[in-house]
Parts: sequence; structure tokens; C-alpha cells
Amino acid sequence: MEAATHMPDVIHIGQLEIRARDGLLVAGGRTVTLSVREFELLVALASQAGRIVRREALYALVWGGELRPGDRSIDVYVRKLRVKLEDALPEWRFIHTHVGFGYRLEPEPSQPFHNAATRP
Amino acid sequence: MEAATHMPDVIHIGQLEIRARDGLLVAGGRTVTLSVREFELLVALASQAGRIVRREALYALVWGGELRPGDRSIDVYVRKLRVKLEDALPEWRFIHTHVGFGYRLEPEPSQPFHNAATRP
DNA sequence: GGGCCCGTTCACCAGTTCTTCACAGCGGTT
DNA sequence: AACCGCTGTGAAGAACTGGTGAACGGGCCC
Repeated sequence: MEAATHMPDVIHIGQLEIRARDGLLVAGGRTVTLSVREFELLVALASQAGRIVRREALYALVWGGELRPGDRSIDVYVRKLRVKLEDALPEWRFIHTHVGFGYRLEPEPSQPFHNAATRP
Repeated sequence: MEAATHMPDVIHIGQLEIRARDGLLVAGGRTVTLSVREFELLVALASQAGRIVRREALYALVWGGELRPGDRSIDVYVRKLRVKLEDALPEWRFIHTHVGFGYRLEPEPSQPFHNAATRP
């Protein structure tokens, strides 16, 4: 039951503040409620922020055990996370897909260029 | 690091005034009678107000020892506390549930506003 | 003994969360 | 074009966690 290696209690990634100890995520000042799985997935990605985390690794970290072929749990939870993150910080994209490899957590502006007149 | 070790005699949280020394709670000017367990639970939550306190931590702080699977004492006492708090300050909600994690003590208006006709 | 208060446990209900499906879209191959 | 592997996405049912009312038992005090 050792919490992953030894990561800091609070991880900062862009405007995300992941309070691993509290099971709490603060995005752009606002608190975002995550379920246990969602939170663990985020932590798993965050612990290797900026780098690709393989699906097998994610599964092992969050679900424990081996990823069975055909298991879509990861995809489903990546989606749930994306929705909540986008909800909190629409201007940023955090979870990037690397087909065939896995996912990478890194803040990136949603829009390449700056639109003066955006949607309200 | 150390938390509960030593805290102020009086904790203020919203309109709550917790007099730890006297084992007394004053809510919105009125005195509220709490049993020992109820009071300790409140103090445990208050000592980390605004943050999620895990069930295991609550159990350790209030009951002492380890939380056995299936033990619902916490739930029951959270309820008792909620009832008394709501009784004293109906306009506020203090104890928030974070499924899978624990509880968080923070004053929040019961109803952001009185929406007569909203959500279909 | 008979109430009372308190803390614990039980049973059932309700709201969430997790898993699994089914189908759609995208590239890359054949 | 047709096919295939991989991921995106929405939905449905299963599995869990927490909410709640009430019963049970131990102390205490009258």
C-alpha cells in the first residue's frame, strides 16, 4: 500500500494543482471533484508528466494487475478526466494520445493562435 | 506535518465557533449541545477545514485505532452532526462528502439561490 | 427497576462510480 | 476501395459507497 514511489504531496502541472494526499484537484483556482479512479489515473499520468506513459503502465498503476486485451477502461477514464479538465480549463489541453503507445500529460493551449473574438 | 497535536482553543469556521477547550459549539450565536463523539468528529474535521479528511484519518483521530471494513460509525456520526448543524444553521451546509476519499468541512450556502424554475 | 443518554450495529434505500458493450472515426495497409 | 488495429464516445447494467431510521446494550441517575 505504499503510495507510488515517493512523490510530493502536491504536484503542479500548468494550472493544475494535484493534492495527492487530499485526493483533491485544484484547477485554475477552482476545486474539481474526481472519483477515485479518475484521481489515480491523473496521478499516474502526472507522476511522469511530459512523458508518454504506456497503457500497460497506466493499468498497472491504477487498476493493478495486467492489462487484458480488449479492456477499454483506460480509454473511458481518460475521457472522463479530459471532460472534467476541459470543463475547468477550456483553454488548455492536458492529456495527449500517442496511438499505439499511451498517453502524455502536458499543458498545451487549446488554440494555437490567439482569437480576440472568442465564443462567450 | 503534525496536525492535531495542538490547535487553538477556539476555531472559527463560517458561523461556527468551536471551543475545543470547553467542548462547546456555538453556531450563529446559539449554543449547540454535542456528545463527545460528535464533538471530536467536528474537531477532527475542523482541524483540516477546507480539505478532505480521509475516513481512515477520521477514525484514527476520533475513535482511535484502525478503521475496520464495514464499520459505519463515521457515517452515522456524520449524519448526527449534519442534523445538528442544519438545525442550527439551515442556510448552510458544512460537511461535504467526497466518495471514496472522505469528508470535507467547509461552509457553503445550502442553496446558491432560490431557483424557482430551472433544470428540466 | 425504569428512564435517559450515548455509542454501536443492522437493514434497507439511494446516489455514484465502475465496467462492459456497441458503434463511429482515423490512419495505415493490402 | 476494403480491411484492420486502435482510440473516441455514449449508454446500460452491475457493483459500491454512503444516507438514514431504528434496534440493541451499557452506564447513570432518579
